[in-house]
Amino acid sequence: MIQADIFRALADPTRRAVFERLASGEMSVSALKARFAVSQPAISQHLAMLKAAGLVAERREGRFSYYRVAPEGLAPLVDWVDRYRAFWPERIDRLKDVLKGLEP
Amino acid sequence: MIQADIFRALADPTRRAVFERLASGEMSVSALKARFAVSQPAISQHLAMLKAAGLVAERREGRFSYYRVAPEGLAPLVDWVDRYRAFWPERIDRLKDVLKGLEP
DNA sequence: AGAATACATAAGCGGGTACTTATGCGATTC
DNA sequence: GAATCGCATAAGTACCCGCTTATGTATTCT
Repeated sequence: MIQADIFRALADPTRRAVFERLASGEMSVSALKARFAVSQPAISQHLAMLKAAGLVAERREGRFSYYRVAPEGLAPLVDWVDRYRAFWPERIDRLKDVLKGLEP
Repeated sequence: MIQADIFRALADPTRRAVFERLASGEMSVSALKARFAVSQPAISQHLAMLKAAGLVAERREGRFSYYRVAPEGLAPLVDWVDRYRAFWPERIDRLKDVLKGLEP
């Protein structure tokens, strides 16, 4: 919910990968677990942290828990990034082009 | 230099604050130290990590070391954020308006 | 009702992290 | 040249983090 929580939640590679995986669509915990080389509790813990940061939302259905990305949760991060993009737009965008292999 | 390093470098509140402080202009280590309630080695360690992540650059002048933001270092983060902004532009931007107290 | 499933929580462990004080090293000042 | 300054690095410490196994709690199946 706070900016600091968002940065910390996305700092861990596995947790960030979980978030990115959910970006492709809603998924149950067990379905997520099948995609990663960690235990089910580890997945649940990552999801709890992402949820606390406002980055994902949960939907219960019987004994299943379906998680999905909460796009609004990224707004504080988008906002933070935009502050610096506004400062140095040309330099950042130019490097982005380079990273994408584009020639000016 | 790698995306993971950037997220981790910005995850710590103090280190992120150091980066944000440098965004207002180049500054020596001692000048930075005066702004934070931590020791000089702590500042140097944060700067070393930000530098390793490509987020700041250093300029030596005599016994002074001046640090400044390296805007291109933010490109991978900007790129990551843009991927999700492209997914859900309206939802993110709408919340950003709400956060800024704007009415549609 | 009992077994099995889906998930969360508890407890514990090893490694990492952010800080401190102590020390080293080059540059400046006296 | 000796002392001082600006900064980096070393070493140590307390805490945090991500992971594991073990256990608990609903829900579903037979």
